[in-house]
Amino acid sequence: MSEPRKQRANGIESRRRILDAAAEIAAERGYEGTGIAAVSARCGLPASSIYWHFKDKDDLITAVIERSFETWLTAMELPGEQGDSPRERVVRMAAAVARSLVGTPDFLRLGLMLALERRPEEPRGRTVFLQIRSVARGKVAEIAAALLPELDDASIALLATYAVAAADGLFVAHQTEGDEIDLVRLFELHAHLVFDAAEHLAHSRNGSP
Amino acid sequence: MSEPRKQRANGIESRRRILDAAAEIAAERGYEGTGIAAVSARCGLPASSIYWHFKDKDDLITAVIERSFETWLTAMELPGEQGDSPRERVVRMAAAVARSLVGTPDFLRLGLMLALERRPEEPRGRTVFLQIRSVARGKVAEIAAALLPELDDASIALLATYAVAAADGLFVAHQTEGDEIDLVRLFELHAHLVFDAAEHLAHSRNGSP
DNA sequence: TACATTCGGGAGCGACCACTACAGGAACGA
DNA sequence: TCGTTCCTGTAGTGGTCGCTCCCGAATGTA
Repeated sequence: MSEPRKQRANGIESRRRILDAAAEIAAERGYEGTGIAAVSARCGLPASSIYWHFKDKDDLITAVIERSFETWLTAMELPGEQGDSPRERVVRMAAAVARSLVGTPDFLRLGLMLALERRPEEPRGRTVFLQIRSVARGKVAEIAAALLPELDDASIALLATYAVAAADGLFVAHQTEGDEIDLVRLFELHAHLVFDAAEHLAHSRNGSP
Repeated sequence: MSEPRKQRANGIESRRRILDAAAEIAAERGYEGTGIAAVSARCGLPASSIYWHFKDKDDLITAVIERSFETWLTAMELPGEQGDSPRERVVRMAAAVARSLVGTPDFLRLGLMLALERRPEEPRGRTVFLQIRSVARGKVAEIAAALLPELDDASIALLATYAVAAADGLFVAHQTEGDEIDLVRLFELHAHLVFDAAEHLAHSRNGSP
């Protein structure tokens, strides 16, 4: 009663191994391409163990998305708010995000693959990713509003949408084209461009670019 | 002998119907999600007809990619080179590309889905898409070099990479988020930002942003 | 000891997968 | 009237899919 349900050591370890294997395969092949047999072979556990830990394939993929997101979040260390200019702060944040994406790309990789698919019965992992993504866009909008307080809401929303969408595109290019693309440099350039646009929008009063 | 091999009317028509059905399904579900049975059901022709027209599934998907690209190219009408300023010309080109992508998104949709996947034996359609894409980036670089002749090659390459990658991201956002995202407006904003960056790079001599 | 819970292991379920063998109808040229 | 080519329709093939059943060993609790 008083004990907080002592965990079986092998249990959580096995769950981690399953998630590791599934994350690798799913980030390579997408939803349909992730076979239970392949996950089982890579993690060394039989299919029945996978189905003991997870209700079905959809549940497994959803867990992969959620854990990949947490892994990515903890790996990403946003810079402290030293007394730089707002522009330098934004650029350093962009660089930090880029570095974390290079190191732990699984979350965004799998998420974008799921996001692009449109099957009749949508996987739960897709909706989870889209929710996380919209939260992230809200954060970007908050930062933009804090740094450029004279911007109206419509401009903020437009800038935030552009900022995260274009960042996704840069990430996709880095994933497909290979490592000769310097993602950190592209993200820094991206941050500069968005900041320029924000200043431009802030100085001219109407919303058109 | 003299006759150029008279085509059977039903043949090319069936091939078109198969490609139409496969394009719809592939743009929704990706490579693995595109089942021959599903294509057969949607186009009303038996699987054996599909395999008469196409060697295997990989051949079918490749044909879908190639035809979708041609369809998109013909649907995209680039504006004439009236006496506008270079900036206005670039913005109008971006808007035209955005409009064509809204109308015929299948090519880029399926292409990006294939591009994100990394299976051991890579589908031919993926390499075809990546080739087309690199050609497109070369075209963008040409235009940039023509409009801003004082830019060095490294800056041109960086700008072209950023321009097409970010455009892909905007397209993905439009596809996932739905039609409440104004892709044409985002592309116009994108064109302005890239043009600003190009002018900035052209005026300062060193390559750092 | 007695019993319940937690997992790993193997075997196998029906459904679906990409793909094929084969027969035959329709349109040609001879 | 043949034979040939083009294409469709039927009826499968072996293999893989997601998923389940059942057993047993290990680890609890009483």
